[in-house]
Amino acid sequence: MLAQATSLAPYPAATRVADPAPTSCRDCPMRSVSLCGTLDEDALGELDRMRTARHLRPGQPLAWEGDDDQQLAMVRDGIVRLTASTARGDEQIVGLAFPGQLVGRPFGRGSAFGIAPVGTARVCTFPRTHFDRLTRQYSELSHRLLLHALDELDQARRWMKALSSTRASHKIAVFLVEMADRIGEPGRNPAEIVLKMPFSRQQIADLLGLTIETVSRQLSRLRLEQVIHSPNRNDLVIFDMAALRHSAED
Amino acid sequence: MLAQATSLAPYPAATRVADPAPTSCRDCPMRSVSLCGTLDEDALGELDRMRTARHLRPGQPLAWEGDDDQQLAMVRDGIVRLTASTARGDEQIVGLAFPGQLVGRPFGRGSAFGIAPVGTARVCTFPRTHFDRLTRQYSELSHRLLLHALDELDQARRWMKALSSTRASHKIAVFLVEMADRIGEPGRNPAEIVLKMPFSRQQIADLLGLTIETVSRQLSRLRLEQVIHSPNRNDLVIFDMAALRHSAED
DNA sequence: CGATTCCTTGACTGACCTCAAGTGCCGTGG
DNA sequence: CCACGGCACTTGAGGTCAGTCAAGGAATCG
Repeated sequence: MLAQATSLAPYPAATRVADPAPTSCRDCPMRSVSLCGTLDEDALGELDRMRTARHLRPGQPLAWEGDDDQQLAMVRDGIVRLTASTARGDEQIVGLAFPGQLVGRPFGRGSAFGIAPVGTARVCTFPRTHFDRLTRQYSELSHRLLLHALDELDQARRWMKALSSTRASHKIAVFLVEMADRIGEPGRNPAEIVLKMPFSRQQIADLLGLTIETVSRQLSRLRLEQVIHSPNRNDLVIFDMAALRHSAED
Repeated sequence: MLAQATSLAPYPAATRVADPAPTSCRDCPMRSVSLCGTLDEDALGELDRMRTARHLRPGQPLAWEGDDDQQLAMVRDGIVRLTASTARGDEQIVGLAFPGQLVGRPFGRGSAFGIAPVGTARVCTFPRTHFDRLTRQYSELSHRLLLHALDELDQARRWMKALSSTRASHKIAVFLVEMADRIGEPGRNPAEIVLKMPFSRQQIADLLGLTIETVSRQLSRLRLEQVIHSPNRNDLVIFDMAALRHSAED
């Protein structure tokens, strides 16, 4: 089972550093973790021809909610968020896509959700209809896509469980544990976990269904309790992973 | 696009009445709305041979969280819920399956969620490994399964948006609107919508991430405001659908 | 007609939201 | 070099709303 795209295992570090800007899908570092893993030369060539590499700057959306310009995007570097906006104007993040994951809605009509990077991101986009055709043509791609969708479904349901919690401390703990598993690196003291936080406070709030103030207060509390340390906005050190995991349990 | 299994359109009324207990998949009333819609005779025959019809009584689980007895189930009548239990012992419902929908995890290891009926339900079960094999064999089935998974993903994300709301009144409104769209029938006054509520208060609470008391209070409030009427536990009449939809907007 | 289960209602507490002010960081420009 | 402004984040005070605990009512079944 290769295509555990949404498992909690960290992605290869190479996928998070400077973009080698591959000239073809064949050389893409995503290939081993993603949909295209076992595609043959023909399919890979077709994929290549319909591909557009894009560099998304912070806040620059790839698609709007209800957009008809239908594109699929393979995340190559960074994190991409799926958002649903509420009538009050604030946004709820309903999904995240990490390197190797596909965002967008194959075989759909319009995109039900907005797609934008968290920070900056690099993606390869494919016209939806072309990708759909390719999927119907190569059953292996179709199967990979199915596994990917099922994994995302599991992930979404795990998030639902976390969101349903009423306590902010629990949500924050779940979030930090997930981030540590995704993009954390061991620090000098191997018990510590260091991570570059790609999310703003507002984005964390949107993700967890909290206000920015509550997020800030919870992080301050964890800082006070020596569970985490944050020298600045972007860097976060987790001292007491066990305590976090415990809070995240329930 | 036939297999819009999770669209909000109501299902054919026939799927909700007394079970004709079909003797073969060929005669199954689900066939037109479900995965097996366009399968050929061979595939249908194979499906038939691995099929077990089951009648689930209230609370009788089809699978436990972490269960290794892997089955897939096609819902024929009633509603089936997917639950994740928290360390505190209460359950969060992370998904619902209506007639025509498949529950369980194809190509997975263990079931990550508990599966049980809401009230009573009739399902057809299939051994997972056999179903997997059939899926790999018939690309049309695989494709249908993919569409089904993508629809469920959209549904899960819409639920996440609703769950993220902090206000109980909003959650209840979203829930009632969803129920009305799913299983509601026009009443004597066509503006009214009548429905048989399959969920207990506890189940509504589990679904929305609320307590049973809050659910009860919110329904009492709506009753007081003449938005709904509930002569008893099981019957619900929605007088003011517009007000509900408005509350559900945000 | 109990007994059980499910639902409703009440009083209270506490957590999170709201509104508002304050702090630190960073780039710009004097 | 410092002054300034903008921005994101932090902190504070107060109110609201959902959770908790507890009691009472209604339906269902023997």
